Amino acid sequence: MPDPLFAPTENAAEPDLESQLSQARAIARKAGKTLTPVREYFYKRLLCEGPLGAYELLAGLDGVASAKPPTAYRTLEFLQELGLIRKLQSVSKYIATPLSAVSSPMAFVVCRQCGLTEKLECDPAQTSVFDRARKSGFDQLDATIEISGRCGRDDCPGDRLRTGRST
Amino acid sequence: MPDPLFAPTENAAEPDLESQLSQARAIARKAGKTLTPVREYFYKRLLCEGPLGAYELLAGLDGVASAKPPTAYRTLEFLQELGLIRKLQSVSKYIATPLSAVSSPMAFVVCRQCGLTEKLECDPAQTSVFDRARKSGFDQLDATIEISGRCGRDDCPGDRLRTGRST
DNA sequence: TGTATATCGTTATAACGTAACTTTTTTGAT
DNA sequence: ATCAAAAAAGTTACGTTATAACGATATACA
Ligand SMILES: [Zn+2]
Ligand SMILES: [Zn+2]
Ligand SMILES: [Zn+2]
Ligand SMILES: [Zn+2]
Repeated sequence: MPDPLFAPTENAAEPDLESQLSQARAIARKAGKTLTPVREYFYKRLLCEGPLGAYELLAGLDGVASAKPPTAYRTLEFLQELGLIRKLQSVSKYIATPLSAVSSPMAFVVCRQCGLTEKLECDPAQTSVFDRARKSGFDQLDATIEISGRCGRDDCPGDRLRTGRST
Repeated sequence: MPDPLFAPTENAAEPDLESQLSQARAIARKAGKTLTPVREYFYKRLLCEGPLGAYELLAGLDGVASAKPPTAYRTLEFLQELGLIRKLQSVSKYIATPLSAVSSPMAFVVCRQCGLTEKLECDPAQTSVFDRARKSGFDQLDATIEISGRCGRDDCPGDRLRTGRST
């Protein structure tokens, strides 16, 4: 039984922001939709700042927009439907999808201490959970694969013991 | 690169409730803890009724206990720490772990229409996401693997079209 | 008996998410 | 240009999920 193959994303040079944005606009246009200013703002922040919560994104709209929850959740739903972002269910945060993976499953590794998140692309043809699900009669499958753990970095707040930074 | 192997759980005769309970008590005892009445009540309901939310569980305590959120979340945390239950992050519900899997990763397939949930045991030694996470320096790994989809059953509310039950 | 630890009670509030309805903007045909 | 339809955004009001913080009891066991 063959299985998921995971490959790290964006480990080398991170793609240019403007290029990502214009590709995202193209994806939206292809779906008959448009990237309005708020949508673009959310997407940009998720591209640049990593996992953020709905209210964190909203807070950045001070004045720019009405800054109320439905705006945030509508925007996030829109971006999710295009595959441009995903929700990290285990931490209720949202994260930008690498453009190479907008239409394939992904996995995430999340540090439970500091939130550091690693993105992994996942080969759908080799992911046996999917096979199992289909064998059980399920279709329209959508994966949530999140590994939480402790990143081993020296500056991870959970690692105080290792670095000797007092109690 | 080898990968996860998923096997369905409890497809044959479901184990006896009393036997599950006494095994659970033994697991608690081994950890220097005890299954108090509320803990046992939550565990029983999750064994018998499938995925339930914290407030659903709480509601069943009418009179029996103080029935306030911290009681529920403390109880759920306790049972999770023993591995007796898990949280379905994608639906914010809790589900009993088969005793054969208290200390190994699991995957779940959840119908987004009717909530039908299938449990899958997962061989940790063959789960490549774990390998990837470790290679990145993560440890103390904990998996959230949830596939959401549409179960194909005739009585699934999302399947009205297939069964011709009006609009 | 006393001290530590485990467990439970209670109040209050934070964090996350949605329903339902209105208004504005955009689009595209006449 | 004008108007109708569709898309997007605004607004109010809630619902649901989860935690902080502190106090009271109970239990274990030296
Ligand atoms: Zn930026
Ligand atoms: Zn960390
Ligand atoms: Zn029962
Ligand atoms: Zn279903």
